[in-house]
Amino acid sequence: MKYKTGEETKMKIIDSAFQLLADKGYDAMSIEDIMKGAGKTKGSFYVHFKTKEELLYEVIESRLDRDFGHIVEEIFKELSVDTCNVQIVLKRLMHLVHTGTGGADRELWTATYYQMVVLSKKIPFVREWMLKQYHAWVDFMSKILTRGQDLGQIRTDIDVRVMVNMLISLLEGYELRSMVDLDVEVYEQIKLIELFSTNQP
Amino acid sequence: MKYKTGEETKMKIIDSAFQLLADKGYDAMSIEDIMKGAGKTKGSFYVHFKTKEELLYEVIESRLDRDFGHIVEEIFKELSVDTCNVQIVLKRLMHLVHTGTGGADRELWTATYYQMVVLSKKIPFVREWMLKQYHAWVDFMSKILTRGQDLGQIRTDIDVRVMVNMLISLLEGYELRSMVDLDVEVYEQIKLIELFSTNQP
Amino acid sequence: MKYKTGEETKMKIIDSAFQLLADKGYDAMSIEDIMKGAGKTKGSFYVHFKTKEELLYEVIESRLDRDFGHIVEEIFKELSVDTCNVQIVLKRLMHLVHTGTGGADRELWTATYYQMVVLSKKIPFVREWMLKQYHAWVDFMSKILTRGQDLGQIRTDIDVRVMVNMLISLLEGYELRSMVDLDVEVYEQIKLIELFSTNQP
Amino acid sequence: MKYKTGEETKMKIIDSAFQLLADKGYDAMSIEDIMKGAGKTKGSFYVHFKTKEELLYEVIESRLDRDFGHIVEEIFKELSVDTCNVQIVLKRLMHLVHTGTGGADRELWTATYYQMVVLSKKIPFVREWMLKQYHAWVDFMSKILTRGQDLGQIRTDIDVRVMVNMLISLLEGYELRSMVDLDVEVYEQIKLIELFSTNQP
DNA sequence: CATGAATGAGCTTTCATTCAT
DNA sequence: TATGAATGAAAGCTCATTCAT
Repeated sequence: MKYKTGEETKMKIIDSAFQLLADKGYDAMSIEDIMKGAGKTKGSFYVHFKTKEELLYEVIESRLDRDFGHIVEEIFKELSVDTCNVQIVLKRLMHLVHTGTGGADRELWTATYYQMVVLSKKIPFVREWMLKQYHAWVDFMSKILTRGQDLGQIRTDIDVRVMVNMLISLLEGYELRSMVDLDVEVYEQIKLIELFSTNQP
Repeated sequence: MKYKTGEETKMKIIDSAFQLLADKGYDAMSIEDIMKGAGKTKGSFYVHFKTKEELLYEVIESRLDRDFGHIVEEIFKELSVDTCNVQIVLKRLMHLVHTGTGGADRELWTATYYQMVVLSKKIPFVREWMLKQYHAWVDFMSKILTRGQDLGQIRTDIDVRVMVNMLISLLEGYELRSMVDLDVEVYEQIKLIELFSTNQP
Repeated sequence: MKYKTGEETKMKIIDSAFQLLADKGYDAMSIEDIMKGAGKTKGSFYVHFKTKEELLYEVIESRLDRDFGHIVEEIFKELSVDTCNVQIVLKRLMHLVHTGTGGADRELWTATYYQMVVLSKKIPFVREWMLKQYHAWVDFMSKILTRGQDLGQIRTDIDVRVMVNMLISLLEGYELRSMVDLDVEVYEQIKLIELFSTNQP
Repeated sequence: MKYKTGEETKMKIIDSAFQLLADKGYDAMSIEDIMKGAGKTKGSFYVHFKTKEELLYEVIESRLDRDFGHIVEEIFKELSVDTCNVQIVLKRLMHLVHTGTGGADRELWTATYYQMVVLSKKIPFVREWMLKQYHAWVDFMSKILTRGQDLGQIRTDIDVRVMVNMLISLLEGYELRSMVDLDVEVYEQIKLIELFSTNQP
């Protein structure tokens, strides 16, 4: 079939762009590359997107946002149980981040993420999205830690905001490093969770 | 003056490139941009460098390597004193990283650093430099923490390697975040140092 | 009309390149020149060819190879007639070479040919094409002379291979010289054919 | 010694240029290449020559002209002997052309020669030199053949001018071919000399 | 005489984007 | 919707030439 529904092709383009964004970066991926990956030709790109930047915007919206949403949802479900162990929930969260939700493309996700950090200097809406994202993470993890304190499982002598920032930075720091150094052991971070817990081993 | 010594112009080019690398990234900075920043014309770039990549190499060598060397030197001096307080030394280290040595261009340094992470996927020698750099940091900090354990100031119930990795990742995570979110409070990380110390407040 | 079929434009580019190759040589003809000759802008060159070398390849394929094919075909037709006079066939062959088939662009053909000799030192496939071409000529002319011997019209006391090489070299030598000296009388070569014949005048 | 006499350096430059001209052609050889071959740096080229074309001019004058002069001189000496055998003199001439005088750089000579044919379309004085050279060859060989006719050793039923042109073209044709096809047997040409002789074997 | 820094024009090539079909 | 020819700007790089030292 030569003529597909717009949505179907659009999705293929976004998939292809996501892949290439991670692999080569925004500047280095050409429209032609993207469309080759989508099984269509260069010209028809502009049927679906006005510009290359608009595509980036939609990649962010439909791929990156979605993944975060899934994680939040899943974790909150676990957290709502009365007998939950916050330490275990946090470990599970880390696991989710490191493996991705669908599981398929975690490596892509990480690479893309750092491409975005770099892009945030050049493209304003990327920066805005990143900020929004950070704040969402801070909110999200604050809720988890506060719930932990309420349950008496998390220390109260350190400010929640500080603990949250530390956890997020540690998470990102390990991710960043794993991009370069494949031998790094990301699960070491669990130690920090333990240090924040009241019942230390 | 139209004619300067090679070394002088070369330095100007490296300065200009360092600035632009941080601002726009490797792909987005053009030779013409760089030379405009250096006050010379495009053609004369190739009097000093064979290719754009060679320039990148020299930027890394002369700018990034040097800064790390300075920090190491300074910290080791403090550490060799018999009555040194490792917790304070570590805090001072963090301060140095966050402000830079010359102090002038810390912000550039951080931005450049993340450009390099992204570049490491594309340019092999960048990846190699990053790895070398990571290992140098791990070695360096391991020595500090081990000295701290010897002096009875650092916990011995957590593996030194794990503590080191956590500290480095935290450092990088905060740096990364500060690129996007200027409000982030990098000195919060000190808390982790305290958690690693024996005499907790 | 701004938009033509690919094949049409491609042919125009090849024509223009063929002309310029003869006039200025491979290095001296720029893509911009070529496209100006084809009535298009520089950028669209790469819609039709991947590189400048690929264009050269196609010029050779579509222009030079074809002309030789035409000559061979025509001569063999004449040769198959039982009452053919090989001496006359050879003279006709020389005429064809010197005037070209289409007749239009013999001068271009010769000039291009010598450009190719020079290029053969730099571009491997050109050298390979030249060698192939030489061998094809030797084969072709060997057949003619052998037929002449069979018909008792060509001397048998000189090796066919030697006669062939002499004829080809003479042909090329005259062509070469006519590039510089327009007064040279190429038809003098007929004398050699007579010297190879049994019925000398 | 950093400072040499002008002539010495000039000669080195001409030598280097001659080599490169044969190897890569006029356009493809850069001033920097030439001067590297001469053991000096780019800038000092212009102490000795006003432009690249002037260098070409001097290469022609001092290298190509000279070699021809040597051959003429040597052959005339042999020819002046009363008992000379013109057929043998001609064979010796061919040998000289194919091996060069100094013997060292015949291959360079041939390659350069064809570079010149190509250049003659672009640079007027090259064309003029080539024409002058052709005429000198025609004159030179006419004298040889006429002497042969006087001695009763060369046929008189073919016009001297025609025989001369054929010999020269054959010579050039074989040279040209030997540039591409190293297996070609240049001494086959001797056959033509025999065909021009009265005492055929 | 020699050096090498500097220049500017020109090269091949890439690419986001437009548009007739 | 899809195609691919066309565009023009910009990229990295080369090179003949100039000139202060």
